[in-house]
Amino acid sequence: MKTLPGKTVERLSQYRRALASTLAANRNYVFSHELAAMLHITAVQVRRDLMLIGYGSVMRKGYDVRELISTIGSIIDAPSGLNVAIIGMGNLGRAITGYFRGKRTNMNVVAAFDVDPQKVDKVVAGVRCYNISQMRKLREELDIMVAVLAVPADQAISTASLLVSNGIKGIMNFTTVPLNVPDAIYLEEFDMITSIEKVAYFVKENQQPEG
Amino acid sequence: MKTLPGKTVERLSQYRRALASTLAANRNYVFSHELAAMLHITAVQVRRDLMLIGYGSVMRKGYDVRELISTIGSIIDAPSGLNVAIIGMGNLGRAITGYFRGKRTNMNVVAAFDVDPQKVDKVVAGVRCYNISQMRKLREELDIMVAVLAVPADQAISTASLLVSNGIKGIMNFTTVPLNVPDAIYLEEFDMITSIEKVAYFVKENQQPEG
DNA sequence: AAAACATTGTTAATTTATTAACAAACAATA
DNA sequence: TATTGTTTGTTAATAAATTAACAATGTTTT
Repeated sequence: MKTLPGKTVERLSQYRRALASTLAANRNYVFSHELAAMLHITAVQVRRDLMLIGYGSVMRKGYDVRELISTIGSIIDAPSGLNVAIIGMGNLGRAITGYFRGKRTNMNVVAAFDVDPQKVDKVVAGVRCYNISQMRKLREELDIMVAVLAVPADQAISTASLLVSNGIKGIMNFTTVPLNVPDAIYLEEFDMITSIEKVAYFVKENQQPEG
Repeated sequence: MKTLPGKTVERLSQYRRALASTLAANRNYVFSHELAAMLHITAVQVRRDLMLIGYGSVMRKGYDVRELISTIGSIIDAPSGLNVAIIGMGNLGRAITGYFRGKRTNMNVVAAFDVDPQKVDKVVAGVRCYNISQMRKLREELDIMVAVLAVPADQAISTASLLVSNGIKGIMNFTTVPLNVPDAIYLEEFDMITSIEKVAYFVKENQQPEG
């Protein structure tokens, strides 16, 4: 299958979670407009996304929830699960680690890393924290593919290059520092300050309409 | 001025921060390609964004850093600053609060809220935590416009409607629950699990090229 | 069983975002 | 002072994402 648009991948992840709650509510079928309502998007968008993954509904009375969950899994999940490490066990690192707990995903948080001896060897939400100096060894041993970067801004760049040189394949960057990585490494960035400033801007614009 | 595209607003926020560090490095002018390099985007993108905010460089030897910082401010900032509250003082709430410390932004985190008596009245990174029951009173008193929602998933919807009914104008939603708010309220959502799953997907795709 | 309705899958149209192309405005150099 | 080189601002082209339109398929109602 051709690689999907990023936006579609994001929505597939969200469809799957919405479908899980649908199932928990004892519904076995959903219509595109119901799924759309749960995510507050349009039904066309849903149908288009499902078209892209080639999912054909068997009946005309909605999608089979279980089947769709598993189809989405077969598209977006790595066949044998995918191991993730959290880099930086400050508040953000711990928050992210906690998010995974209980969530049914194909990803496993197998390790956390920090430089602070106070944090090393502690276990948070079932995840053990190692000294960052053990990265190389553990990256390989635990087959860690993706790193979630949650270190202080001034350590972002050096830590990122450590990740790269140790064979990480994808980085989710939560620092406010834009990173530069080789093309072969997939990089996704999220900047909290920027996104809150964006909210502030549009609030301001709404307040002074046509101002 | 016409309302800017969301993507442009995001970049303006990042230009400003990059410019601040440029200034700290004693550079008074920057070229579009330099600014672009800092954010790892193209120079055309930079020039286009600046065109949209109507910023004309005085000289042909780059943009005046100070002037550009203040121009960006005049566009994206609210004239008299904008007050923000963090809702939910768990790990994520504390992380976000910490992010603001020291950052030069036009936004002030003026309060945090939680239901946990253990957290109420504590001060984190200079921000005091109040009981959520005081929302109505403090929302008004402190003129809080934007809320950053960082509560557990099962409290997301009820807390959001509390925010709405108390007069909040913008919400940055960090829970994994899609929210439904009136049109007049600006809503931005960020789902950590989804974005990490996205990284995982593209890593997988890169691993098995044309697979 | 015919008519009316609901839902899907897909193509086409539209909108939004990015990238390319290039004339104009200097500055530096010969 | 002419020539060469840089950088900008903007228009045009391309690409990506969303939305609209609608035929096809089946279900429900009369």
